[in-house]
Amino acid sequence: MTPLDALDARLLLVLIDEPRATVLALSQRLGVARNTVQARLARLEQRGALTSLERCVDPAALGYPLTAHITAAVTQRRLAEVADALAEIPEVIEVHGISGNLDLLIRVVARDAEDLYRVAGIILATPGIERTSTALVMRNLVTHRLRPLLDRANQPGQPR
Amino acid sequence: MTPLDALDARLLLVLIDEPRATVLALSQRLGVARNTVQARLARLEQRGALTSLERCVDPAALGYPLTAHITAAVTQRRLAEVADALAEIPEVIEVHGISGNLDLLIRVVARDAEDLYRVAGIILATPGIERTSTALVMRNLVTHRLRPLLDRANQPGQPR
DNA sequence: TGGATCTTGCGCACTTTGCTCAAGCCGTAC
DNA sequence: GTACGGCTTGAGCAAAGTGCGCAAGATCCA
Repeated sequence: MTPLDALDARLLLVLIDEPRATVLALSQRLGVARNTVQARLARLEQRGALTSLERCVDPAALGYPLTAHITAAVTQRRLAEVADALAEIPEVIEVHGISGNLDLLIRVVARDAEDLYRVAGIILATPGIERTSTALVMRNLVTHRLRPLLDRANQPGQPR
Repeated sequence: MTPLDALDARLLLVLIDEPRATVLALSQRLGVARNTVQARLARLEQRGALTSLERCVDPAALGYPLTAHITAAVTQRRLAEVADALAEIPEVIEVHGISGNLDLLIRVVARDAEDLYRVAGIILATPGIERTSTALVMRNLVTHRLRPLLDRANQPGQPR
């Protein structure tokens, strides 16, 4: 799979700025033909550069203003089982298997402190989960962003 | 701010399923008038339920297939300064201030192991950062999802 | 009973889309 | 040199969708 080129990166940047922009508007903004933008968009989509819109939904708007990261150790051989169990919990929005011995990083959201406590309890009670450690997100210092990387993909110089 | 109602949730669900769907198609899918969908969409956007498209871009497609979570302790009173410094690093895509004494959770992406090592080095060298601990994401057990919560927002019963 | 809010169906001008086609550009391989 | 594939471009056209306004119900609440 060919990596993104500069035009792809520019396209994404403009798209991020104006998500509602029409293909026509994008092409004018980028200074390329409409057909080109259409082809690029199709290619981006087909190669999966744009994942589900699900990521854009703000949990806070759904009534879940609290986010927490729970790290957990799981007993050997039960990883798949645990992963399935976690997937059943709606408040669990992301689970990563991380380096370290069978460790999980679980991201959860909650309605309030009490709700979080409840969810954490469910997770800890899950068979196969050993210990957990909960870290509540107090503040967003840098909100999820990829713009700097996209900007860099535009620049001709410094490949690193 | 009024929370999302069932129709909003259904709208989001359909939208997630077919991001490219036109307003007309959405209205038919939901069984409501086109004007209603248009109004709802405008309201959702205006209330910020849909955040930047930036979150949908897959770092892997940009050439950064590796993700890692770095937890760091910062020295007192230098939190703002550290946050600014981290924001300058393109590979840093998210920073959370978490509970625990001045702890940060930093999410970074990298081109490869060596690149990650470099980035981790930069972060550790940042003035104000005390200790760091890097956890490489080996596997995605549950990819970011909000569907279960949206589904629940549809259901009449069980408020919890 | 009255008002605020939301939904609905309708209409219309205008824009955008989806698709096709031929032509041009460019780097690579032969 | 020359042929090839891949990408871009401009043009065109029918069909579809958008943006917007408006008046007529629905609810809901006080």
